[in-house]
Amino acid sequence: MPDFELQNFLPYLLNQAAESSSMAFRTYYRDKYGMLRTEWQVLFHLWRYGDMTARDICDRASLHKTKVSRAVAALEVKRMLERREMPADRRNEMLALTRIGRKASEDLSRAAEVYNAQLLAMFSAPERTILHNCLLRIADQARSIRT
Amino acid sequence: MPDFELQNFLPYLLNQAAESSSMAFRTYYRDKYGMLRTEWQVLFHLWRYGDMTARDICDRASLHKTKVSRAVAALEVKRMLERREMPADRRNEMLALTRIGRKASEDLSRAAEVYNAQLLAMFSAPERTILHNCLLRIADQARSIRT
DNA sequence: AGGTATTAGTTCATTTTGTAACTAACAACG
DNA sequence: CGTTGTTAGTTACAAAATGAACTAATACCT
Repeated sequence: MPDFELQNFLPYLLNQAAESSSMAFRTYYRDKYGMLRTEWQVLFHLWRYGDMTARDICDRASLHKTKVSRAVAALEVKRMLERREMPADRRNEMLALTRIGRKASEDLSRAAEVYNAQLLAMFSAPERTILHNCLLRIADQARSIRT
Repeated sequence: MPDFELQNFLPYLLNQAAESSSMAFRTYYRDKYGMLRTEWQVLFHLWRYGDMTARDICDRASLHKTKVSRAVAALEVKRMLERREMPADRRNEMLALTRIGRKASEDLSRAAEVYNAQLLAMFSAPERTILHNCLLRIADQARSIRT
């Protein structure tokens, strides 16, 4: 009846692109470190932005606290981070990378950067700019649209 | 150490955008019809492109056969589609929407179109073109990049 | 102080997904 | 025919994601 194609439905297209582009890198951190996506994200945050609490990570990465909680637990088992009690407020714990965690972070971040460069090589400079821009806008504005 | 930001990592950004943009519409088909994403995709395919087998849907939507199998079973329970045996080759069954399925498809597709228009309203015409283009390229080329 | 509300974080039950093994029907080739 | 291979689709089991209810510590308010 209408001319509405799935290919034109932005959420669908974004999901396809997201899945497709995540795959190769996911294989990397999964096979090499047995990590899940949230774990890699938490690790990266600590490495890139320094020690912080789980709460901080929730905010910065817009991840739900249960996700972060589980990722932290998993990374602790892998001896990649440790928790430090904060006497000032014993509810929150400062998270800090161990040497092992730092090494893994460095390796993964380097790999991510290389992989990212390969992806971006598909586009011209102006395309890259616009793409980046549009995605940022979608990421933080789409939430406010109602059906 | 480096200036590599998570915001610049394309897979991350794509995931954020995909999740953010999928949310509102997902709520719609979940709350109103108790559907999962794959179910809505299957439904849409049948509605938009006519009766076909599960196999056809797998190919067209690049979905794994188990996902489609489960979605078809769920849609059958909801009385939105029915299976028709093909005497020519009794391995495959033609899937066809019921009246209920057609009504739901129409409603969902209309909602999807409206929602899509709202999303796209964030961008200028040239931005839309480039965004669409880039996403399509990522969706079908990223797979071939190795880490 | 004492009751109520918040906040950080965890746990548990359920849903969803992914993977591999399975059945059933057909094809192809000697 | 009959054995081997292939295709459509399902099922069974493990891995992962989700959400609500929970604990513990602190803040707030009168």
